Amino acid sequence: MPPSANTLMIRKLESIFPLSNEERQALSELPIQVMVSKPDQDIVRVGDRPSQCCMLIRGFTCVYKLTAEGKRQIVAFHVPGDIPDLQSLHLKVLDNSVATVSACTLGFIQHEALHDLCNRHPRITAALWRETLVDASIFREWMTGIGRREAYNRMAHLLCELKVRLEAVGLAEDGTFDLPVTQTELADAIGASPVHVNRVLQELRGDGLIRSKGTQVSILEWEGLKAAGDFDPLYLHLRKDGNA
Amino acid sequence: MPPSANTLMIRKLESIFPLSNEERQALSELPIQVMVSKPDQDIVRVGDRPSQCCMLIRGFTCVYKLTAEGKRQIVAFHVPGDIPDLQSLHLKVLDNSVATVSACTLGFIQHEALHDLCNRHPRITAALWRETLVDASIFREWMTGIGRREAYNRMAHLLCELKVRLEAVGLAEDGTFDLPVTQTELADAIGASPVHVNRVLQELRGDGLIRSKGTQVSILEWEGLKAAGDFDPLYLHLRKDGNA
DNA sequence: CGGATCGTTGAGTTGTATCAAGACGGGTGG
DNA sequence: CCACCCGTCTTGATACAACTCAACGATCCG
Repeated sequence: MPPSANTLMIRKLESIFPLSNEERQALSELPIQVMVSKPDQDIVRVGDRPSQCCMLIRGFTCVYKLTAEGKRQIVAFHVPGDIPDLQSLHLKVLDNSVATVSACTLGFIQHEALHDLCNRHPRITAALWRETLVDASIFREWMTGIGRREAYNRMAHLLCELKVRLEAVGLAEDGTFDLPVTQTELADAIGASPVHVNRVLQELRGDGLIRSKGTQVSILEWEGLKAAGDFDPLYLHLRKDGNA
Repeated sequence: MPPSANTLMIRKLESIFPLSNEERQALSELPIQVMVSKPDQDIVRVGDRPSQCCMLIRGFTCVYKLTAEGKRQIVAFHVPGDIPDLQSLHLKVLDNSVATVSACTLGFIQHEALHDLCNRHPRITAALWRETLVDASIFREWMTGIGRREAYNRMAHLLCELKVRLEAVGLAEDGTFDLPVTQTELADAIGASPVHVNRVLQELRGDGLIRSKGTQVSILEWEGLKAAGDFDPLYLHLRKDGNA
């Protein structure tokens, strides 16, 4: 039985911020409207002025931007518990689009309800602020990879990150997780061409670092993949790592 | 006569968020310790746990990350009024380093004083949160450029961004501003080699888009440079653009 | 007037893109 | 239950953006 939307949100916030019972209670009473969505659907688009935030409950979503030439850059993937457009709480006009990658379950929360919650619980404000800061930290790390690492290493890094983030919400075990993401989407995320992603994945498999069967990915050599990806989880700012 | 540190902070926050008289008053009383720094000095480093934030008052600073191979990616430049490590207010361990690019004047503000200010003025919390969200938005835009635009266009984009941001704090006029940044640093920012940056700058000059003399840069054809850089200022979320 | 830093230029190399075509595989309809 | 089809994955060949290396020129400064 999957956790409720509210439980998921609490669990996610607690992975980066300690909550009191009172705060957990307040969060559990937050009204969340649950919907399901097909793959490859825009949830919000550049220029939108949403009056609600969207929490991912099941599946994968991404944030992307398009260039004038029509090229797409995926700047973030989300795992269940993430709030892809939390920024819209304070930036009225969206500067990016959010789309489903796989089939998804989504939970919508009115801005008004969140503002109200923040006013009554300043520490929840801090927790949400912190969540947006972790997002920003991930942007910095991805930018460093795209600018200064080669495609092979970026791919390794992305797999490391997904493994750790999915583990944090209980969706990866023994280095195995479901990744319903096409190679074209991976390419848009690491700033490479789909063809090159294909070759890089073959290299990673050939080097014995990963294995994949359908959408299932297994990390065979965690230390090796971390080394290949130059991966240090510090930037994820997870509580369990003690770098709150 | 340059503005005081507090005045600068107020002016900067107001460029993205409206403040009341009372809030301006509170900000003007914030204790800020002013210091000067030479170029190329680290202000804070990866792994630090600072107890204060640093506001840039005069000069240029940058945020950078290093890869295992020793390559550097600059993920952000700052202009006076920016607070490069505002994130440290909620992320205890820094995941990046901040360094001066030119000679700088810096203002240090204790976390305690900021937390106190935020507790007394929830709207200042919102303003500062918003500031970190704009930073994140700039990261997304840079990532899109590095991943999906060519070096020529990235360079044009960076110059557009700096022009707009410097204008917002009164440091650019008629498309002319001081840019005390070496080509090597520009290269680290757009994810290119110094040699290539040199060539791309020559191209921009040859195309009649910019001119430079020493550290002074002049934009000769604003519309042309915007087009070359695929630049849309929406992502800077400036109030004057009406996309608060 | 050295000496250091930064900018410029040329030549050769490489990572990665693009193009094109074929193989696979999971759904759908006959 | 098979045949087909569409999206995805895979492979090979070619092209190009950008890197590296190396040297030289320009500036600034003590």
